[in-house]
Amino acid sequence: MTSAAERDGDTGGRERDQISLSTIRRLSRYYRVLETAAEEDLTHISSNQLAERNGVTSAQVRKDLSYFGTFGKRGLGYPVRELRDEILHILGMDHQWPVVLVGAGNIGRAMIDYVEFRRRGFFIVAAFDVDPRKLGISYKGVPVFPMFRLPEVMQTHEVEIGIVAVPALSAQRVCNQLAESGVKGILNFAHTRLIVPPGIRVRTVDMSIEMETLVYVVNKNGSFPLD
Amino acid sequence: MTSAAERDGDTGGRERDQISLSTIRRLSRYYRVLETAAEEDLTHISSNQLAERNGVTSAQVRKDLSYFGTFGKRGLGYPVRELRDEILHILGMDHQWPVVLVGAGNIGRAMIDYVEFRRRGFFIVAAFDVDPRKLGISYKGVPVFPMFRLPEVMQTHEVEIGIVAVPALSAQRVCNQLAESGVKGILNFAHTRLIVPPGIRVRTVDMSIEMETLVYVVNKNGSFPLD
DNA sequence: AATTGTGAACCTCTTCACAGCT
DNA sequence: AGCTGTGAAGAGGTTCACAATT
Repeated sequence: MTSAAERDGDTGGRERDQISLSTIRRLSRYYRVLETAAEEDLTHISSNQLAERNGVTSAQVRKDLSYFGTFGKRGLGYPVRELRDEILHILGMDHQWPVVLVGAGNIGRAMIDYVEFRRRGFFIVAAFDVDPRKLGISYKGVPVFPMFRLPEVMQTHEVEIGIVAVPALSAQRVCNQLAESGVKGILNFAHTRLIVPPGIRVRTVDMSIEMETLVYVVNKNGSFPLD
Repeated sequence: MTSAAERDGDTGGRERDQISLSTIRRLSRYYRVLETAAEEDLTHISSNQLAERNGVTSAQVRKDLSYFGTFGKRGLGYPVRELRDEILHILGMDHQWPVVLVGAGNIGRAMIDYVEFRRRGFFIVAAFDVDPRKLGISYKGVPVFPMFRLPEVMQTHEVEIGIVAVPALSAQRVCNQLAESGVKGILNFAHTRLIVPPGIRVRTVDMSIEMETLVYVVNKNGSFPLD
């Protein structure tokens, strides 16, 4: 367990004590703009352009990037392709990530269909479900297995990431099974807070909460930024 | 247009200048705990209990609630049912919200299937799609209409909230159509930043970003809280 | 004795502003 | 002249700690 004491060195960059979640999320968005810019054969891009297309300030862009190194040229801006690849590396998206999906319902299938996902280097090696009617058949090339095969499949494909797309009541059980099979990160769509052993990271996407915050701002004219 | 100048009065509470997005999201979570507590016939609950079940501090809970009024009794805690209803009111969830859904693909159908959604007072009055094969038939009681009927249906049902569950390339167009039909808030599942006229609020749920942040923390042992 | 409500301290993230390169 | 990189200032959100209340 290489604990969080890898401050400097590694990427050759001056990685800061603690990068914020917001910075990482923005990096992910900068990447998209850079992807487009690269397709348009733009060679350089300024923090300003990057900022405008993301609804943030240019200082924010420069600060975010500065946590990881110095990629720009003063007077010129940032080299598009280079920065794009750099961000890819920072995010850890410079290689493929095998993923298991638990729950072959609508959300599960939506994840399988999600082209952007595959394009980003995630590939779902298998789905798992308890519903016998879903087993055996494969959806868009993704086989659907019974739960008991989870540990085996995860080991074989060296899977570290799992998606939980089951009803709230089964979510914790599934989460435990993933944990036992050595998962490191879970994307949780269930309407529940998952309890996990230390070392495993969970990101919950809860559509009710998103809708409720939306309703709040619509209703009360709340004026904070939602994105 | 009742602008954001309704600081005090209204709920009889001392509504603060600006409530943060985080506070609203937490409120939404407190509500869930209170719902459960009410089912268990608990009459009072302390900020501590509320905090523990949400992974926050008790001071945070008290501060969050204090923005909207004083609901607790010192030495006793908060009255469960009363606080539950109060939060429901604050969030604007004390009545039903008709919603239109654009895109009857997997994510769209997942939203229709999402029981928690209906239970919270959102009901999808209709779905819209461009695929002729999907039109006419209804999914779980939700009719699927062609796009041109959007304005009419939104007017009839006085819909203020729309869900965008179409591919990235169509998202902005759909968003414009929603805007023209008088939408106030949009929940966007497309992998794009939507540009909207002022006054319309957009909440984007981008699964790629969620996965990428997850990968970052898994990969780099990032240690910030993900939830 | 227990627990709230809240000003003040603290911490974290964002923006400013400008020196330093190209 | 243009634009980055960054220390310092500013804003915003969280936690502390304690008086007030039941």
